Amino acid sequence: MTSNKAKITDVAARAGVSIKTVSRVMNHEANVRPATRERVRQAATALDYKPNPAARGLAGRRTFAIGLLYENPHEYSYTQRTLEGVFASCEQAGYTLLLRPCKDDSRERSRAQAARDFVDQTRVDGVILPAPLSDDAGVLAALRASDTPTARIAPGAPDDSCCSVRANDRDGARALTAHLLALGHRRIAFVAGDPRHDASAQRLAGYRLGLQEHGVAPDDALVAQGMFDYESGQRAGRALLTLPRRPTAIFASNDEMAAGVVAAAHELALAVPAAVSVAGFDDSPIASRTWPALSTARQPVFAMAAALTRDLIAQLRGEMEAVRHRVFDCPLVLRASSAPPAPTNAERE
Amino acid sequence: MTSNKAKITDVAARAGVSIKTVSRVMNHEANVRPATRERVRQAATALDYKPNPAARGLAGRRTFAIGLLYENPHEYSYTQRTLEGVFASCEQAGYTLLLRPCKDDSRERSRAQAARDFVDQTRVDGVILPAPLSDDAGVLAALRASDTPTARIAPGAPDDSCCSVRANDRDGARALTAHLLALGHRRIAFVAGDPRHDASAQRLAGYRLGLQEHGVAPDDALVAQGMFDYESGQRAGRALLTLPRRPTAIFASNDEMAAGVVAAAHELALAVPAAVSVAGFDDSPIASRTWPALSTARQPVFAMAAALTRDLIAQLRGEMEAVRHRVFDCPLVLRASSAPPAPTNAERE
DNA sequence: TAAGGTCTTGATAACGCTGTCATTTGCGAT
DNA sequence: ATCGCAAATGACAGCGTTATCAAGACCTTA
Repeated sequence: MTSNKAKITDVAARAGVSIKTVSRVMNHEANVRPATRERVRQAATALDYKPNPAARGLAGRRTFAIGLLYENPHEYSYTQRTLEGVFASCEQAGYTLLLRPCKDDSRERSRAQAARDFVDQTRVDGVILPAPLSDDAGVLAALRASDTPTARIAPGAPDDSCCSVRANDRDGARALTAHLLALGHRRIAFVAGDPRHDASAQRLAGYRLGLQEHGVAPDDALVAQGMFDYESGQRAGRALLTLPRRPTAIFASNDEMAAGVVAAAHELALAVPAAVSVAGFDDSPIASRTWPALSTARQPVFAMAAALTRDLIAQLRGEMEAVRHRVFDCPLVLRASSAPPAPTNAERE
Repeated sequence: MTSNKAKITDVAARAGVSIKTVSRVMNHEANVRPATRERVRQAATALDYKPNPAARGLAGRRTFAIGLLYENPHEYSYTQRTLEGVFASCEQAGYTLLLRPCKDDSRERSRAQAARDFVDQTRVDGVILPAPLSDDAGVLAALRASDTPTARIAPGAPDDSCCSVRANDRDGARALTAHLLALGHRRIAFVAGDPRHDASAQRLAGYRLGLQEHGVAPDDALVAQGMFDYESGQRAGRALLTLPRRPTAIFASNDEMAAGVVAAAHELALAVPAAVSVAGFDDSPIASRTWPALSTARQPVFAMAAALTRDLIAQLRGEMEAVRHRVFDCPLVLRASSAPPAPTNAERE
């Protein structure tokens, strides 16, 4: 479905004016009669006309682009690391990187619309979608409609329309659960993440699998719902730590929430890890900035993003025969937040 | 100094071939005799030829650009917030945003070279430089050499060549110091930031001014050097908290370092704020994720970035008569990490 | 009513590159 | 030498817009 993009001549024909007049209207130049301006506007809208930025840049000697240079900052978030990985591969292949926030905003613009606008405006050769956009049907449809090759990070259902990359969330979560079990924990709570991310389900599955493999019966009272953010982790932590039979360990399915759990423990004057062990997932910057620092599973974000971008570019170049789905392991990173449980009174006697 | 960009015809003439052959070489196409290829390469290098991306895009129907769509993440770093502010203004004005990491890397490429490559490759209309790039003489010179309008965030010495924006770091630091003094602290330590950032000097000056205004003699033993990152804050915290006469409060000049100070206090089993108060600066995400949460001064990063970008675009449009230098205030955000000092033994008796 | 503006509009030439297709060159086989 | 074929190269027409400059339309004013 190659979109038959309207061009300036089409608009001019429809409005019954010369292309120069269309150009004037599109560029908000003065000295166009209001009636003419309006006629052109309507024609442009009717044809869904978007000026071609390359032609504009060539003829007008400007790009309508602003550059933002930045230096490696001290803070290093997930998005940032993704960006660095994508950029590294782009640079190597001589590609430029365009970034675009894509959210439902207050106005009536959906994510799908934002995606459509982006490709129309920039005519990028390809697009990379991190989760949860990688599972947003509207966005995917918009990109498919414009014939834009796409690559997905952590999609729920990889298919043969796009390359993808993901972490082995299930095995990482299973290993982390096994670690807590090996320390001697038996009542291990879990804080689930944003259900829009497929990783949430995978990590929960890994947790359950880990328990099962060690013959520990799962207890749904020990599974709390979070949203991958600090506040939801803190709330879940408060709830779990005030349970009648308190868990001796809490595995939050990302570091951000785990930090919230640690804060909740502090609030309740429960020492970590003496009174309760805490584990996270991702090895994001916050994992080493809480006190105590978090045991977690490292998601190799940079490498994942870089590999996916290489695949996308290979596809753009026609060098890729079939789409590729990569899976990366998440090795454990053990820090101070996990330790053997305190002996119970019964055991002590 | 408008750079007389070489074009494909120049390279073709110098190499004694047709432009098509130059095109083939530049695009790594097959079927070019090695000798010819080499001749073209040398001509291109000699003339510092960089293909015009707009022309390429127009003729070849591709942009050599990759888009990265992302959704508002939970983590929200300084760079991220800057980006959002810049993007908001770009979007409103119909500009596209190009992002580029700019660091000295292992290879022989300086930041200045990276900046030069960026404008050559993308031909952006303007560039925004956050600190410390905004004070990098090499980068500034490279941008000036290519006649690229530039706008600077938090520059040390704003001049009439660029618009700029900065926070009132001095007054923010002074107010935060006054807050600690008002709580009753007298031995207030300070952790300075990366000397490459002008903000570091400003915040230190504000701290000194605050002390002075309250008649407290400054003590250089209470000023530690940090680099704006967590580890340096932690080191400074350890050093300051093991001083013979321990400070009752530590003002770290950004939140990242303040979080390190909190960790150091935890290590030394000193309760915050009971045994020692801690304050940061910026109101970055980590400020509300430490335990206890940090008292700090809020730097309105989004608004600053958005305003600066508006100014830059106005300048690009020729709507700005003179460059503009904006200054934003940093209101205090008081949280749990600061409290009155514990009474000394002397006072208690 | 005509002269002299000013405001609108259009014809056409760039802009710098790639795609198409024809032509030339090189080289092994005859 | 000559032929034939593949490899190498070039001529030239776009690509979709903006810039230039001239021409036409429309007012004012005397």
